[in-house]
Amino acid sequence: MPELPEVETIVRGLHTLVAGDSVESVWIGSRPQPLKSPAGVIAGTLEGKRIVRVHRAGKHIVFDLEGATRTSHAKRDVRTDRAQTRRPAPVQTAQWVVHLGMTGRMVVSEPAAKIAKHTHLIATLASGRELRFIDPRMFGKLSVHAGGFDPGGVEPLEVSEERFVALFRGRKTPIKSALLNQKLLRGVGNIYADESLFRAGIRPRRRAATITREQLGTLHRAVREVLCEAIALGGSSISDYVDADGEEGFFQLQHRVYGREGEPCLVCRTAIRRIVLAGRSSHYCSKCQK
DNA sequence: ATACCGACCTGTCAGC
DNA sequence: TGCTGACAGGTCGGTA
Repeated sequence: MPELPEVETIVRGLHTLVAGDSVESVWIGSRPQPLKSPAGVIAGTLEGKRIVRVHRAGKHIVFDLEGATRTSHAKRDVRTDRAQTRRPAPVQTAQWVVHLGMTGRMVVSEPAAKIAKHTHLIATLASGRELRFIDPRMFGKLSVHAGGFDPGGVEPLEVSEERFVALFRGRKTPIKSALLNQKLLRGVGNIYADESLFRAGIRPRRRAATITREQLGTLHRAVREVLCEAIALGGSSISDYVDADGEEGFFQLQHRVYGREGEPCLVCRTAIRRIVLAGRSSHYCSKCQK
C-alpha cells in the first residue's frame, strides 16, 4: 500500500499522537509472518520504553525508544543501583521499525475501539491509548534494533543531483526497475515511479545507462516534485489507505498515468498504455515518454 | 550483474 | 448466488 508520501503522512500523525508516551504492555498475535524479530524480543524491547520520536526511513516507520528494558531491571543489583545514584542511569535506546508492506496500517485507538480483523500487535500506552498494527496480507514487517537501523539507499528528497545521477550510471536495468530498487533510492514505489517517469518524459523500459545526464537531472526534479506534492495532499488513497488519524489522502486525484490505462494522456490525448515490467503494472504515454 | 518469475498472503471486483 | 481469475501501494529468493 504505502510508498514514501503515505509513510511520511502516517509518521507525522503518529509522532503528534504518541511522541512522549510510553509503552506499558504489548500483545502480539499468533501469526509469525510479520515478525522479523522474535515476539519475545519485540515485546521485551518495547515494554517500559518511552517513544521519543516517530520518523521515516524510506518506506519504514521508525520509533526511537528510550528507557530501561525489563531485562535490565531484572539484572540490576545493589552495586549497579549504588553506581546509578552517583551518575545518571545509562539511557538505553532502541528502535522499533515497522514496514507496512502492501496493506499494513498503524493506528492509535481507544482501548474500547473494536479490534480490527488481522490485528497482529497492540501496544498499550501509558496514556491509556493503544497503538495497533493491522495487516491483512501480512507483507508488513515488525522488527526491533538495539544498534542503528540501516535501511540502505538514499532519501529521494535529500539526495543531491550529483548523487542521484551517479545511482544510475552504467546500469543496464530498465529505469523503472532502478527507481523501485530500495538499495539505490529508498521510498519510491510503483505509483510514484510511474508518475515521476511521466513528468520526466522517460519510458519505464528505457535502460538507465542510456538516459542523458540532462534527462536524469529532469528525473531528479520530477521525483522530488511528485513526492512533495503527494505529501502535501496526504498521499494517495487507492483502496483502503488512511493515515494515523483515519484520513484519506488526495494525491490519487493528481495521478497522470497510474491507473489510467486506455484513458487519454492529459497532455496529448494519446491513450495511456499499461505494460508489465518487473512483475508490476507500469503506465505511460507512448507519445510524451521516450 | 541482470532480468524474469513465482512466492509470500488476503481481499475485492469483474465476468460468467 | 456462486465460482474463477486477475489484480493490488512490496520485497525476496531462485534460476537462466
